[in-house]
Amino acid sequence: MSDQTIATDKLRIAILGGEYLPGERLVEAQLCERLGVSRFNVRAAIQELAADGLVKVERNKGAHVRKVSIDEAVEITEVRMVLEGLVAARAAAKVTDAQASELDEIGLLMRRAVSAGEFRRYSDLNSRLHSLIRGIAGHSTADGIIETLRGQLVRHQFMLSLHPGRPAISLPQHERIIEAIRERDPKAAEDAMRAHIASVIEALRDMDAGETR
Amino acid sequence: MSDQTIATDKLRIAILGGEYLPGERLVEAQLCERLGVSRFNVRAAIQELAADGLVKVERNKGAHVRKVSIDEAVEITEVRMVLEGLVAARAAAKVTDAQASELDEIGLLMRRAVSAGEFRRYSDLNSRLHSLIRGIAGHSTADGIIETLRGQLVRHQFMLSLHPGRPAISLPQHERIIEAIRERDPKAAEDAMRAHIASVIEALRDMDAGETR
DNA sequence: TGCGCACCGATTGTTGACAATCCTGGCCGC
DNA sequence: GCGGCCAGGATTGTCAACAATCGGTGCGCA
Repeated sequence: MSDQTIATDKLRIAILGGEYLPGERLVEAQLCERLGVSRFNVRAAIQELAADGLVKVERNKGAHVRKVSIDEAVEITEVRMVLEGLVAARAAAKVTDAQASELDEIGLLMRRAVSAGEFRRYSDLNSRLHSLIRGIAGHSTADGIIETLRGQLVRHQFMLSLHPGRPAISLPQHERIIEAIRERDPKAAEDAMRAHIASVIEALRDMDAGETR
Repeated sequence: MSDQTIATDKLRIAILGGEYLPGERLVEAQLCERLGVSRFNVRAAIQELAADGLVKVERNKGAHVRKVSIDEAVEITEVRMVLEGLVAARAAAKVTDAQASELDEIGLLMRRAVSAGEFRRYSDLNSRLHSLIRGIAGHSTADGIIETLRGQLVRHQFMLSLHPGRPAISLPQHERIIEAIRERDPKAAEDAMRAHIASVIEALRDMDAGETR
């Protein structure tokens, strides 16, 4: 594995992990030490993450961790809404029996996690569910874009997942998605997924209103 | 304007213009001459276009013009379908009176172009219409992705636009989109846009069946 | 005191040379 | 004759030094 890959992965993880805050400047020389690679590789890593929308580079001014406003977060989530809707519809059209029971399994675990009040676990299951649906759909174009967008939202998503009361709202939505896919009803699956993510958007907006008050 | 920007733009135009065919290898040294810039800038340009999905780089093997299969073209267009649907809905929610008449104007010109058999002109108007709708919506996230995807499809889109009989099919679809936006009906606008692009997907598939026969 | 300007350290941009890797074509042994 | 193997050239990957640019700081002048 090349230094470049190492540097890119390390830097991506550091940013996603919150070790660099949004807006924070990324000085190449510092990153060389931090990542243990040459400046050449640091620059390559920055370029790659810029393509992913995680950092923003300004000519002659270096790179910053990209700061996504609430408005942008909403836009990004809107895009995710329609894309995951597409993916859900396609998953409903292609799902196998084995995959269907896998979905059910996750649904069951989610119910348990909510009633046990295990937020963190529920959040993990949430990721697993969405990821499994994307796997079933096998839509690599949509998949790639969704993954990129998810990266840009980690911070907001994270705050949202800790919001008390969210699981109670999203659990039935998830159940409806699972049901629609299991019944191989693409339209219902798309609608359910969009309704779910629309409610995420609402929560994002509310959260913002709460913070800026 | 920096050499890097110049190189990227020139190379992008050359690829989109078909001067480099899909699958063709891009040798850095050759591009230096062709573009009149240093290898450093050539590499930067290649990186940027790789992020746009126009070229694909393989480590130690250089860059090729990305070849998009019919299946990928369909996937990409599916994504465009839901994204442009989102954008159309938002445009319907935000359109001003002035913009509404601009839409109407394009609709009129389209009808004229079709009845006069001016395919090329119709194709241009098509771009203008979609572009205007995106402008009205002002959804920069969706906009950027759509633009990127369009780039990956130029070849297929181009072949499609020359397909005889396409304008007759797509004109009423465009009219319905315009009408829905003018009536400020987001859902109708989204549906109309999706129906339109769904028909493009069908045409793509047919075209493929025709070619590979 | 307040404003503008020139300098300087810090940081990024660029270059040319060199190292690593891959692909081709010809040679050797079987 | 054929398969594998080993140069050698072509191409890409990497580096360290150098150039250009930015931002701040302190000086001079009104």
